[in-house]
Amino acid sequence: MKSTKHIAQLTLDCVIFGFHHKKLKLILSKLKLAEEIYALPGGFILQEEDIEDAAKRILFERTSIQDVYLEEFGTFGRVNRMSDEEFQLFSGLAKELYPDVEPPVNEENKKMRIISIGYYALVDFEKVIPKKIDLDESVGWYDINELPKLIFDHQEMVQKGLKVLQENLDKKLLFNNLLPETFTLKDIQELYETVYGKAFPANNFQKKMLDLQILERLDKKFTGAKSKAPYLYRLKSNK
Amino acid sequence: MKSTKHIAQLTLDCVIFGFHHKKLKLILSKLKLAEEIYALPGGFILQEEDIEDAAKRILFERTSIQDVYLEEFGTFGRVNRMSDEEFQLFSGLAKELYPDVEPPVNEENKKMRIISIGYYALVDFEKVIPKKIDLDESVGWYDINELPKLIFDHQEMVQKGLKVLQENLDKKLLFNNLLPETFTLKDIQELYETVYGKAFPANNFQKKMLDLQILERLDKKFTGAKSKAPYLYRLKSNK
DNA sequence: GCAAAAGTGTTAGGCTTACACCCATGC
DNA sequence: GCATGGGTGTAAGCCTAACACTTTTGC
Repeated sequence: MKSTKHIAQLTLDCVIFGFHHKKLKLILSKLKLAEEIYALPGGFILQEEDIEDAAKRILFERTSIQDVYLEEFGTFGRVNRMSDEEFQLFSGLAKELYPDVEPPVNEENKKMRIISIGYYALVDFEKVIPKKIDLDESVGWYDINELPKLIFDHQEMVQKGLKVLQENLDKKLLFNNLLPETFTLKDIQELYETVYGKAFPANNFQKKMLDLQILERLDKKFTGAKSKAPYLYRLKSNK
Repeated sequence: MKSTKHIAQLTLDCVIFGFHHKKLKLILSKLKLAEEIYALPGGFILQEEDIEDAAKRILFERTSIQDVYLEEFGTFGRVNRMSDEEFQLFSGLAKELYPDVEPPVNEENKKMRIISIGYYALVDFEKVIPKKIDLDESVGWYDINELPKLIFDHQEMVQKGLKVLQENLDKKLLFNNLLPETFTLKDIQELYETVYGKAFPANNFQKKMLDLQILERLDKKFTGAKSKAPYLYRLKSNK
């Protein structure tokens, strides 16, 4: 077989999470297609790059940022994850972008078989301005609870990604990845309440966070609100 | 691209766990190669089969059993997961078994790039007699703490599989998958002690298990030991 | 001073851990 | 009866949950 630039039947899609105004957001690309259909930022993997590097590259293409929390959450490889219609729509676009890639087409149903590896990324919403690539008509942030129509099984991927985020946010203490450099305890609390979909009593939540000994107290944050100013915190560096 | 029977650059490897005599075991295949080298049961994925079905098939090939607990634990796709030497050794064997598969070979280092999806399976050690396929010189159970030399990054896959098992055994209550139909509380305890590598006080462990309300008490197990006979249990069916 | 929100302190309850004890079994 | 391991009961301690209260801020 001749050596191709990309791996023919393997793609990688990123669920890029951001947190803004008490809402969980993710980056979607509106594809350059006749129909209005959206997709997770993704792409084929290069023959010469590690999977993890492919995730970093794909993330960088759409966000221009690096050094981000990234984690794999599963592979998605159902034979019928791509409908006939979607194949028709998508294959033209894929050929344009990846002329070297010619995934085998099933003789019976004329469908491509592509397996996708799912990664999720946690980014600081404020720092990221979604960026278009050739594939995209537009790219932007979307509320996870108000997603437009997604291609293939990307809806499933979002659900699985969210599930894994829920499992890991507290266990691995990932909150700082979704917040700015400095934040209040209330910010963390609201992030938790959004991700877990329930309220946390403020006093106990604060105690729990402070008892972890991973936060460094900084100056107070004066917002002009007619109430006590909360302290700002950042993650202790010696970790 | 012509349609091939298997996906060219994607394999699936299974870490098949069994529990026997207080030891955690897994099935390895001794490959038909000049060098003595072992591998996880695995293989290429068919174009026409779902990933999950591929895992079931590969598991069935080596164990002749079905309806087994199976779960994905990650993808393994470093560019250099296959050494030059391993490529030389393995490619002949692969060509024989999978004549349709011709993974692209890198022009510089002449290496194949293959990504593997890792699944782990939990089986009843007593019910499984490992079975050879063409690829194997032999297949058998090996103590996870005394593994022979494994090919590629299979050692890493075993470690990751074990890590995920440790995370899930208690959380998802998977113990029954590694034990016979009926078992004593002591059996569960010993399984936990093996997987987690530490002792659990018997009385508290029993209480915890019984409080879960998922076990059905059966008759006592008379072994001839000169001590009180323990009760046998099985998982409640209404679950 | 007052309302709003931040932050602290104290107590209650539940779950896990530790210790003590009783029970069945075979010799 | 006695040693052995199974099984049960009870108390201590820790972590979380719930409630009360104080502090700071802008008007």
